[in-house]
This record gives sequence, C-alpha cells and structure tokens, in this order.
Amino acid sequence: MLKYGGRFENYFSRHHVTHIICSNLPDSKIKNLRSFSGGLPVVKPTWVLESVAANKLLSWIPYQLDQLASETKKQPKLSAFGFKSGPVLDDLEESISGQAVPQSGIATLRTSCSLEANIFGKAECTEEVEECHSVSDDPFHPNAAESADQAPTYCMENHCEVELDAAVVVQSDAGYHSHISPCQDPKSDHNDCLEDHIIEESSSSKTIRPSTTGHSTLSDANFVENYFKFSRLHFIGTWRNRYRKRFLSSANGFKDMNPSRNAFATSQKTTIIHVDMDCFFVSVVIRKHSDLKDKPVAVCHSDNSRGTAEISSANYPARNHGVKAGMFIRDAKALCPQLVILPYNFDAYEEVADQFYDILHKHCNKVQAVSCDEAFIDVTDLRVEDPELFARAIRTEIHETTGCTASAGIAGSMLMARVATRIAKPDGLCYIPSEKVDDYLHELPVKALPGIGHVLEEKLKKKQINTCGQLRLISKESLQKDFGVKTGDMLWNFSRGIDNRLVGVFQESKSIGADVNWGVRFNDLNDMKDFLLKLCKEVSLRLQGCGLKGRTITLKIKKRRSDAGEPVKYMGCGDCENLSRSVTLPMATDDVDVFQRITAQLFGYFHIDARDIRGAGLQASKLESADRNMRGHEKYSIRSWLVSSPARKSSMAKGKGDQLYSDIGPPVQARGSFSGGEAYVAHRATLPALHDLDVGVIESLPPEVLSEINDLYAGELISFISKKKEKNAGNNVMDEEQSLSNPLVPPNKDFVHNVAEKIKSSEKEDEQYINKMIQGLPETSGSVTALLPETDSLMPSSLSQVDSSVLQQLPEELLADVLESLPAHRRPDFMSNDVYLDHIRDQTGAIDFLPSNNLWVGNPPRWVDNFRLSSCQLLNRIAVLYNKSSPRGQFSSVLQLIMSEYPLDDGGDDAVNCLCELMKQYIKLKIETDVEEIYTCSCLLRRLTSRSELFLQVYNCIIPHLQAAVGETYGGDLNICFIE
DNA sequence: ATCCTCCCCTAC
DNA sequence: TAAGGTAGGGGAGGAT
Repeated sequence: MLKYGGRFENYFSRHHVTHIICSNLPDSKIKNLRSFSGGLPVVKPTWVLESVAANKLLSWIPYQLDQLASETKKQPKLSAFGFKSGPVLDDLEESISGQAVPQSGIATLRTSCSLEANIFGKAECTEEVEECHSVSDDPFHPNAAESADQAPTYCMENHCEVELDAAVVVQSDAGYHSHISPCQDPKSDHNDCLEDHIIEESSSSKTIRPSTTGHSTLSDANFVENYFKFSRLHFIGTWRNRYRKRFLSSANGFKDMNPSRNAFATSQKTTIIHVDMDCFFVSVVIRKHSDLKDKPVAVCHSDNSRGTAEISSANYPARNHGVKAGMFIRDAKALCPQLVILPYNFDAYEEVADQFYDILHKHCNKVQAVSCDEAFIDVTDLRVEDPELFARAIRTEIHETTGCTASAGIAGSMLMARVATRIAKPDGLCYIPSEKVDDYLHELPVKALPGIGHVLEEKLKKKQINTCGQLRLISKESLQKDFGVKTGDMLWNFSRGIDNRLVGVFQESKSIGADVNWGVRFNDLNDMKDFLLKLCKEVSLRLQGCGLKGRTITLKIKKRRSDAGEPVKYMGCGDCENLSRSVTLPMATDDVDVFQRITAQLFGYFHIDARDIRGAGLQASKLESADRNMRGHEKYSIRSWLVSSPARKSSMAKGKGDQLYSDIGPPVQARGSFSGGEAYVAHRATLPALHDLDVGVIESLPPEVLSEINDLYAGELISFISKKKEKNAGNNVMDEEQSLSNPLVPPNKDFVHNVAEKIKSSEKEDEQYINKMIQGLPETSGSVTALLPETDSLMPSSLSQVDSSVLQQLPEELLADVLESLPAHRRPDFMSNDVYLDHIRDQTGAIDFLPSNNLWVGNPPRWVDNFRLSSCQLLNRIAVLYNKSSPRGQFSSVLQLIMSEYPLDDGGDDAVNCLCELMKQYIKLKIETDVEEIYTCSCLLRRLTSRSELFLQVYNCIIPHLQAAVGETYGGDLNICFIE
C-alpha cells in the first residue's frame, strides 16, 4: 500500500469510498490506511478471501490501461453517441479525463461490493472496526504471523509434555490435571495418596481455571487446540503418524536377522506372532506402582463419580467387577465403588510404545504396527526353531523394559495369530498350529473376528449366526448377497481361518483429517466460521507435517436430530445425522486459505442452523506428496501451454489471431515453473517457430510472462521482436504519435501498435477491416467487437461476441438494429437466447431466464479432472450444465475451479457473455438469501482478472451490476474498495 | 464397466 | 461436568 503513496487520498475521495474492506494487511498497515483515507472505517473480517498477490495483479494493469487509453482515444465523448448513463460509461468517461487514471493501476483495484450491510449491519460502522481488531487478535487468523509456531497436538514430535506444561504455566490454566499426574512422581506410592492427589487436582483445577476456557466451542476460544491435547482418541488416531516418522523414516533400530534365508521363504510355512500389550493405558500408568496392580484401576479424564466421563481402559481386577472401556464413570463406580481412577499420561504411553517397538524391531525386520500397543511380526524368515520360545523371550523383554505385560498369539496367519492373542490374554501366550484352526474357530463368537463389529454381529444374530461354526454353514454367494461382495468374501474366508494378508506391507496415507465431535456448540454462524477456520488450520498443518497435499476436501457435519434432546453425555454430540460433502480440486493443496474457502462453500450446501451443529470434521484425500505436486505443476507451465495445445498456439500465431487480446496466456501460477537449461534443450524443438508467433500478441503479454517465454526461446524472442519492430517502424508512425500523446500508454504495450502489427501480418480482408475501423467505425459496438476481424461486415458475427453490458447501454433503437441484423444461424446455442431474452425481458418483463432456481455447480464433472479445457470450453460446459440445472451447488465453486487450475487463455466473447449472464442471474437469485456467496463469487472473479482478459471483461461487466443489486436489496449505496 | 460421492462400519 | 479421533474399506446409487 505504501508503494502507492499519496495517490490513495485522491482515490478515496474521488470514489466516494465509505468503507474499506481489507483482507490481508497487518494491523500497522491498516493504521496507515485509515490515516490515508481520512479515518474511514476499516473492516477486516475473517471471511474475506485472501487477495491475489499484488505483483500478479499489477502485472496486468499496464495491459488494461492500454486498452482503456486506446478506446478512449477513439471514443472521446461517449455520451454524444447516445449511450445510456451507467457504470460502463462512467468508467470510460473517467478514464478519458486522463489524470484520473493513475498509472499505478489503482483503477483496476477499484471495485464495489457492500456486504457489511448484511454481515455486520451497516449502521454500526464503529463496531465494525472493533470487530476488526478482535479478529486480528485471533492466533489462527491468517494475519497472525506467529500462529504457525503455535501448532498444537502430538503430530509434531515428542514434545508434548514440555509444551503442555509450558502452557499450564504461561496461561495459568490448571485445567490440564491429567498431565500433572501423580504417577510421574515416584514418591507417591500409596493408593490413597494417589486418589487424594487426583481429587485435589481435579478440584483445584475447577477453582483456578480462568473463565475464558471451558468445555465447549462456546466458552473456550482455543477449544480445538486444547481438545486435541486432551483427547485419548486423538492420541490413538495420530499415533501411527508419529510411529512412521520415528521408525520407518530411517533404518534406525532395524535389524535383519537372517537376510540370506529370504530365498527359502516361499517354501517355508508362514509364522506370524501377534503381540498386544495388556490394558495398555492402565498398565502404563501404574507400571511403577506394584501395589496397584491387584486393585481395580481405570483410566479416565474425570474422577467425578456422578459424571459421564468415559472409562478408557480398565485393568483386569476392574474388569472382574464388570468395568469396561467405554463405560461412564458413574456406571463403573456403581459397579465397583473402590475403583481407582487415574488420569491419562500420554507421554508415558508414547514412551512405552517406543520401547515396545524398539524391542520388536530389534528382533524382527517384518513388523506391522497396528497401534501403539499392538503389532504383528512375521518371523517366517527368521526360521526360529521354536516360535513359542521366541515369543516368550519377546514378552519377557517387553515386561522387563516397560514394566507392562504383553500377550502374544502365534499362528500361520494374521487372523489366527490375533485369535490366539485373544485366547492368551491376559499376560499369556497361545499358539494355534494350522491343524488346530478349526477347533479354535468352531465355537468362536463371530464378533471375535476382525472386521465384525456390533452392526455386523447384530445382522448375523438375526440370521441365527453366533459362532464361526454357524457362519461356515452359509454359502459364499449368500453371504455376498446379504453383505456385499467383499464383506461376504471376508466372512466366508475368516470363518474358515483363511487370511492371505501379509505382514508389514507399508501403506501410504490415503487421507488426513481432523474431527471434533465433542463440546461443539454454536450460537450463530460466525461461531461456526471461526471453528471451521481452526479445523482448516489444523488439517493444513497436519498435511504439511506429512509433506502432503490433498485434492479432495471433505467436510463432515454432525447435525442434531430434530427429535434428540441434550445428549446423555456431557457436551457429547448425542444422536446426530451425519452429513458430508466433498469437492475435488484438480490441484492438490495444503493451503489453509484454500481450505477455508472450500470449507465455507461446502458448509453452505448444508443449509443448517448453527445451533444444531454437534460436530464437524475436515478431511483431505487424494493425497499427493508436496514434492510430486510441484512437479505436477509443470503440467500447467507456459512451456506445456506453448507446446501442447495447437488450438491455443494458433491464436498466438500470426495470421490466425481471431482476437488480438484474447490469448492472454496461461495462469500466472505457472511462472517460474521451469527455467533450467535442460528443460530448454529438451523442449525447444517442440516450441512454435519464432516467425510463427504474432508479435502483437506476444508483446501484449504481461512482462513476466513475456520474460518466461523469452527464456523458452533462449532470449531470442526479445531480439526477434525488436528486429520486427524496426522493420515495421516506417509503417507505424501513427502508433508512435498516439503513444507519445498519451502518457498512460506504456510504449511497449501500445494497442494501436498491435493493430498495426496486425495489419502487417494479416491477410487482405483483415487489412480491409482495419482500414474501415480506422476510417470511422461506429463506436457503438464497443471495445470487444472493435477487435474482431470481420471480413464482410462491420457487425459482430454473433451477439456472443458483444460485451453485453455495453450492449445494454446502447440507445434502444440501435440495440434493436443490432439484434435484428444478426444472422440467427450464427448465434451460439446457449448464448444468443440469453441476450435475446435480456432484450425481450426489457420489453415484456415476462420471460424468466432461469429454468429453475437451482444452479448447477457442486463437484466438477469428470471432464474437469481429465482435461485441460480452454476457459471458453469450460464456460460453455458450465452454461450447458447450468441450464440442465441439477439441484445443488454454488457458483463460487465453479469460479474456484476455474481459478485454481484452468489455463485462462482463449476465453473468447462467448465465454465472457456466458459468464456475465450466469453471474447476473446468479446475483439476482442469491442476493437476498446468500449475499456472502455472491461476495465470494465477486472476490474470486476479481482474482481472476489478474489472470485473464476474459475475466477482466466479466468483472467489469458484473461489478456495476452487483453494486446495483446490493443497493437495491439492502438500500445502501456504499462504495467499498478492496485493497491488496 | 468403471468411477465418484456420500454414506456406514470397523479398528485401535 | 469432560475432552465421542483417525483412517481405511466397502456398499449403494448415480454419473460418465
């Protein structure tokens, strides 16, 4: 902002700016902005999309100025030609006045969108500013630079305790009683003492806890962060990632006992050992307190015997009283009043799990981790003489090292090894030789088979199937019919002890996500928005922690069932409907802002009352490594754009250019994607020959794009252009004059120069056309049609080539002329009707453009994934699909798609008009019900202007329309500018 | 036929 | 009060 200096002052007054919405400025700059603007209210809401990088935007500005200046030269007094007053006219008139258009290109930043009317209530300007400050205090806010350092959770490494303890000290938040565990204090030896201690901690935490923290999203600003710290399920769920980092990223601790015998493996009978620690969470916590081992102990967050805290793990003495994992503490205490409740000690779990796996890896190179306390090892290759002896040795070592017991099962398959462990528990060993599989399985309850949970168990029960023996009586076909092909197959195999899975097959992550389904309560949608942002942040961090990016983003919402009351479980989610929506992007991302946008969009699909939300989760799937993603990016590079698509190249090649400005180029995101000499050598041969390029088009590209293309041609492009210009200098006197006389026109981006180039390199009819144009073309057709090469008519070949906003401002008679003179057969299928309808609607006021109130969008159809369509094709498709009108979705998702992946090159006027019409109708449709969606659209659209002339046109057409609609609907005439 | 999304189920 | 996460697999049904 400071770059533009004092010009801003003029800018604010000239445009009657009343509010400033800014998305991406630090507070210090906001202060400056306020003073520049003479104290205008600055709104910095969290929902504002992050704006396009200033350098990208600015790269297009000279280009736009070019066009403006050229047009205004030819049409100095637009009103004289009967143009109706309107934004287009205003824009043009303003630029004619010369000095009003700053060279810095601020004009292109000007835009209008006044949504505070809806979001904040427009009367409370001062409060908006306050809101702005409170938002910026949020550590999760994108503007809070330090937020990345405050990453919570275990995913980071093993610093958990340090971080948490620090948090306790710094925040004076004594709520984390479970980490002030008495078990960490070797002096606390007595049971009574332990209990006292815990009770004391619990009660003290109650009194000390600041009022700002709490048990729900309503009362704790850092709820998500804290929640994961304290969640046992989160610990379990994320453990595998930590394990991978520790044990699979290096050969550390691995030992191949007998590599030379691998060759015999095939002839060897497989031997698998399943090792499982006994009641892990309890054992670890009491491992140094032998006096507790015979007493009933359970691990739980709370010792409040009236409460609904869940027992996570109970030792065998407790189980003997009927205490089970998952039970509410009040029920457990009812069954066993003397039950000792101990808090979690996640760090201890981590430590013991490491010891456990150190031991396994030390003895065997084929280890498959199931969880922190359970693993399979394949000892076939070790050719141990006595697997039982081997397993016993491991169990002993585990016990000696960790102070906790482990049970083990030995069998010929993972399935049977697991069944064996189940029999062996607690603290035992069981070997099931293959000939005894049937004996063990016959009476085994089906629920004991892996993959059969309570639902499947119930279904089987209904069919009188309780044991594996009974299950075997059912034919495979019947099982597959009732439970599906794979599940039926699994049931059939497992009931016979058949399991062909292999130990140690490393699996890549397929998805990464974060869910919170406890303590989730919202008063309104702003609460939800905040919460979703935190989820986005969390998922983004987790992805980055794994070096992955995701293409599919899924939002899950738990919605209270209408008949469900407050859940039995304190702050639980209760009986909920589970909803989920996903979007697949063509480019994988780990960008929190992208997540935020998409998430907001997905959330919009649910149309849900914030007060009914009981939980939410965000997941990224279709994962790609961040590195691979970079390489994939090259697909969208300028090089590939140049070499891969004849259709695109053709419009840049001379003699074929339909539109001088149409082929603006590939997405700016492709910049810098390749510059190495090798790439040049490899691809130079496939580039179009220099003399095939249309110099005018090349020259009109933004400098950095031009520079990149120049690199492609090893620097020959620039000199080629210079030579070409010298050669043509004599014929371009007029250009020079115009260029000099208009200080706004950068010399190397002169529109008329391009036209002259066009003349030089075009066929005869083009020359004829341009001559006509210079002689005094009717200005009525506007800028776009003026650029069209018409060989036999001054009229555009179809209305699709006309900027409809210009068209609408034509004097009525002229419009009628235009419409009538069009050859009907040249109208594009989907567009001509739209424009006609606009015209007719003006006269009759009757025809509804929209087939229904539903606009297609939602997930992209498959062609989006598979092809790189030109934006023109894309928009055609959008229009077609739009008219088909499948009932769901928001337009912003289409724009999002366009922005994130499409090479915005050959839009063409069809695309412009199509999108303009779509947008107008969409605005009309949504302005009252979902103004934020409209806002999102306009923001996306605006970002696209920096990438494509096509969207610049659409944007210029739409914004006045939007402004009018906002004014009409909300009665305001706010003029708000977006500042990068 | 094959893929996709939106669920549900399962395991720890 | 209490911290009901995470991830893979599969099925139904629809789109291509």
